[in-house]
Amino acid sequence: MAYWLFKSEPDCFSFADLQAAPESTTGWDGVRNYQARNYLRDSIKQGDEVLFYHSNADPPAIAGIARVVREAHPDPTAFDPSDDHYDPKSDSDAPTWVQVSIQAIRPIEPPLGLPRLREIPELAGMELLRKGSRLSIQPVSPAEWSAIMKLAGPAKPKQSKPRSKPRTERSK
DNA sequence: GCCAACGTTGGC
DNA sequence: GCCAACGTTGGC
Repeated sequence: MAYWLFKSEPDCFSFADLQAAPESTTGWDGVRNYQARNYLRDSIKQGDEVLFYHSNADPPAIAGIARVVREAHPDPTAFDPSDDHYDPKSDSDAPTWVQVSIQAIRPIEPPLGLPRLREIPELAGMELLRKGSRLSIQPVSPAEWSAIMKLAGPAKPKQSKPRSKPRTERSK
Protein backbone atom coordinates (compact mmCIF):
# COMPACT_ATOMS: atom_id res chain seq x y z
CA MET A 1 0.00 0.00 0.00
CA ALA A 2 1.20 3.44 -0.81
CA TYR A 3 0.50 6.99 0.28
CA TRP A 4 -0.38 10.07 -1.75
CA LEU A 5 -1.30 13.70 -1.44
CA PHE A 6 -4.10 15.16 -3.57
CA LYS A 7 -4.50 18.92 -3.89
CA SER A 8 -7.80 20.66 -4.21
CA GLU A 9 -8.90 24.24 -3.88
CA PRO A 10 -11.54 24.18 -1.17
CA ASP A 11 -13.54 26.87 -2.98
CA CYS A 12 -13.86 24.33 -5.75
CA PHE A 13 -14.02 21.05 -3.85
CA SER A 14 -13.23 20.75 -0.15
CA PHE A 15 -12.81 17.80 2.18
CA ALA A 16 -16.22 18.66 3.60
CA ASP A 17 -17.60 18.36 0.07
CA LEU A 18 -16.09 14.89 -0.16
CA GLN A 19 -17.67 13.91 3.16
CA ALA A 20 -21.00 15.23 1.94
CA ALA A 21 -20.86 13.36 -1.37
CA PRO A 22 -22.81 10.13 -1.85
CA GLU A 23 -20.95 7.40 0.07
CA SER A 24 -18.34 10.08 0.84
CA THR A 25 -16.86 9.16 -2.51
CA THR A 26 -15.92 11.06 -5.64
CA GLY A 27 -14.11 10.55 -8.91
CA TRP A 28 -10.92 12.62 -8.88
CA ASP A 29 -11.49 14.17 -12.28
CA GLY A 30 -10.01 17.15 -14.03
CA VAL A 31 -6.33 16.30 -13.66
CA ARG A 32 -4.61 17.64 -16.78
CA ASN A 33 -0.97 17.25 -16.00
CA TYR A 34 0.94 14.30 -17.42
CA GLN A 35 3.04 13.54 -14.39
CA ALA A 36 -0.02 13.55 -12.16
CA ARG A 37 -1.91 11.52 -14.76
CA ASN A 38 0.84 8.91 -14.76
CA TYR A 39 0.54 8.49 -11.01
CA LEU A 40 -3.21 8.12 -11.35
CA ARG A 41 -2.93 5.66 -14.20
CA ASP A 42 0.07 3.57 -13.20
CA SER A 43 0.80 3.79 -9.52
CA ILE A 44 -2.24 4.54 -7.43
CA LYS A 45 -3.91 1.36 -6.20
CA GLN A 46 -7.09 0.49 -4.42
CA GLY A 47 -6.58 0.79 -0.68
CA ASP A 48 -3.86 3.43 -0.99
CA GLU A 49 -4.32 6.29 1.45
CA VAL A 50 -4.50 9.95 0.57
CA LEU A 51 -3.83 13.24 2.30
CA PHE A 52 -6.47 15.72 1.18
CA TYR A 53 -4.73 19.08 0.82
CA HIS A 54 -6.41 22.44 0.51
CA SER A 55 -4.42 24.71 -1.81
CA ASN A 56 -5.19 28.38 -2.27
CA ALA A 57 -6.66 28.37 1.20
CA ASP A 58 -5.89 30.42 4.27
CA PRO A 59 -3.84 28.77 5.47
CA PRO A 60 -3.13 26.05 2.92
CA ALA A 61 -3.55 22.86 4.92
CA ILE A 62 -3.98 19.12 5.04
CA ALA A 63 -7.65 18.82 5.88
CA GLY A 64 -8.44 15.14 5.87
CA ILE A 65 -7.61 11.55 5.05
CA ALA A 66 -9.15 9.52 2.26
CA ARG A 67 -8.78 6.12 0.68
CA VAL A 68 -8.61 4.99 -2.93
CA VAL A 69 -11.68 2.88 -3.61
CA ARG A 70 -11.38 2.54 -7.38
CA GLU A 71 -8.33 2.50 -9.59
CA ALA A 72 -7.80 4.38 -12.84
CA HIS A 73 -10.73 4.67 -15.21
CA PRO A 74 -11.52 7.24 -17.92
CA ASP A 75 -12.17 10.80 -16.79
CA PRO A 76 -15.58 11.66 -18.24
CA THR A 77 -15.00 15.42 -18.02
CA ALA A 78 -12.46 15.13 -20.85
CA PHE A 79 -15.30 14.20 -23.23
CA ASP A 80 -17.79 16.82 -22.12
CA PRO A 81 -17.60 19.94 -24.30
CA SER A 82 -19.40 21.95 -21.64
CA ASP A 83 -16.85 21.06 -18.97
CA ASP A 84 -13.91 23.30 -18.09
CA HIS A 85 -11.63 20.31 -18.44
CA TYR A 86 -12.89 19.26 -21.85
CA ASP A 87 -10.08 17.97 -24.05
CA PRO A 88 -11.08 17.66 -27.70
CA LYS A 89 -7.82 15.85 -28.43
CA SER A 90 -8.66 12.99 -26.10
CA ASP A 91 -9.87 9.88 -27.91
CA SER A 92 -12.61 7.91 -26.20
CA ASP A 93 -11.02 4.66 -27.42
CA ALA A 94 -7.74 5.54 -25.77
CA PRO A 95 -8.53 8.16 -23.15
CA THR A 96 -5.74 10.57 -22.41
CA TRP A 97 -7.05 11.42 -18.98
CA VAL A 98 -8.05 9.13 -16.13
CA GLN A 99 -9.43 9.46 -12.66
CA VAL A 100 -9.43 7.34 -9.53
CA SER A 101 -12.19 7.37 -6.93
CA ILE A 102 -11.52 8.25 -3.33
CA GLN A 103 -13.60 8.01 -0.19
CA ALA A 104 -13.29 10.19 2.88
CA ILE A 105 -11.95 8.43 5.96
CA ARG A 106 -11.86 11.30 8.41
CA PRO A 107 -11.12 14.98 8.65
CA ILE A 108 -8.00 16.27 10.35
CA GLU A 109 -9.14 18.70 12.98
CA PRO A 110 -7.79 21.23 13.16
CA PRO A 111 -6.26 21.06 9.68
CA LEU A 112 -2.48 20.90 9.49
CA GLY A 113 -1.45 24.26 8.07
CA LEU A 114 1.53 24.70 5.81
CA PRO A 115 3.49 26.77 8.37
CA ARG A 116 3.07 23.99 10.92
CA LEU A 117 4.20 21.35 8.43
CA ARG A 118 7.33 23.34 7.71
CA GLU A 119 8.33 23.06 11.35
CA ILE A 120 8.49 19.27 11.27
CA PRO A 121 11.99 17.88 10.68
CA GLU A 122 10.67 14.57 9.29
CA LEU A 123 8.90 16.48 6.56
CA ALA A 124 11.88 18.53 5.42
CA GLY A 125 12.14 16.63 2.14
CA MET A 126 8.45 16.46 1.41
CA GLU A 127 7.46 17.30 -2.16
CA LEU A 128 4.67 19.57 -0.95
CA LEU A 129 7.15 21.77 0.90
CA ARG A 130 9.56 22.18 -1.98
CA LYS A 131 9.73 25.66 -3.39
CA GLY A 132 7.74 25.90 -6.57
CA SER A 133 6.07 22.54 -6.09
CA ARG A 134 2.90 22.52 -8.17
CA LEU A 135 2.19 18.87 -8.79
CA SER A 136 -1.40 18.15 -7.80
CA ILE A 137 -0.86 14.43 -7.16
CA GLN A 138 2.20 13.65 -5.10
CA PRO A 139 3.66 10.51 -3.56
CA VAL A 140 4.09 10.60 0.22
CA SER A 141 6.71 8.40 1.88
CA PRO A 142 5.80 6.07 4.74
CA ALA A 143 7.99 8.15 7.07
CA GLU A 144 6.22 11.35 6.04
CA TRP A 145 2.86 9.66 6.41
CA SER A 146 3.57 8.47 9.92
CA ALA A 147 4.91 11.86 10.98
CA ILE A 148 1.72 13.46 9.72
CA MET A 149 -0.46 10.87 11.42
CA LYS A 150 1.20 11.78 14.70
CA LEU A 151 0.42 15.43 14.14
CA ALA A 152 -3.10 14.64 13.10
CA GLY A 153 -3.92 13.13 16.45
CA PRO A 154 -6.47 10.44 17.09
CA ALA A 155 -9.65 10.12 15.11
CA LYS A 156 -12.56 11.82 16.76
CA PRO A 157 -15.01 9.37 18.22
CA LYS A 158 -18.08 9.59 16.12
CA GLN A 159 -20.77 11.68 17.64
CA SER A 160 -21.54 9.61 20.70
CA LYS A 161 -24.34 10.95 22.81
CA PRO A 162 -23.16 13.08 25.61
CA ARG A 163 -23.98 11.15 28.71
CA SER A 164 -23.05 13.16 31.68
CA LYS A 165 -23.11 16.48 29.95
CA PRO A 166 -26.12 18.59 29.32
CA ARG A 167 -26.69 19.51 25.71
CA THR A 168 -25.98 23.18 25.95
CA GLU A 169 -23.71 23.34 22.94
CA ARG A 170 -24.79 23.53 19.40
CA SER A 171 -22.75 21.83 16.79
CA LYS A 172 -21.90 23.92 13.75
C1' DG B 1 -2.64 41.36 -6.57
C1' DC B 2 2.17 39.97 -7.12
C1' DC B 3 5.29 36.99 -8.91
C1' DA B 4 8.33 32.71 -8.98
C1' DA B 5 8.29 28.38 -10.83
C1' DC B 6 6.73 25.43 -13.88
C1' DG B 7 4.28 23.33 -18.06
C1' DT B 8 2.70 23.90 -22.79
C1' DT B 9 2.61 25.70 -27.39
C1' DG B 10 4.23 26.68 -31.71
C1' DG B 11 7.48 29.01 -35.02
C1' DC B 12 11.66 28.02 -36.91
C1' DG C 1 14.92 19.83 -31.20
C1' DC C 2 15.40 24.58 -29.48
C1' DC C 3 13.49 28.14 -27.05
C1' DA C 4 10.62 32.40 -26.53
C1' DA C 5 6.11 33.50 -25.43
C1' DC C 6 2.38 32.49 -22.94
C1' DG C 7 -0.67 30.26 -19.46
C1' DT C 8 -1.27 28.21 -14.87
C1' DT C 9 -0.43 27.19 -10.08
C1' DG C 10 -0.30 28.54 -5.65
C1' DG C 11 2.16 30.74 -1.65
C1' DC C 12 2.47 35.08 0.19
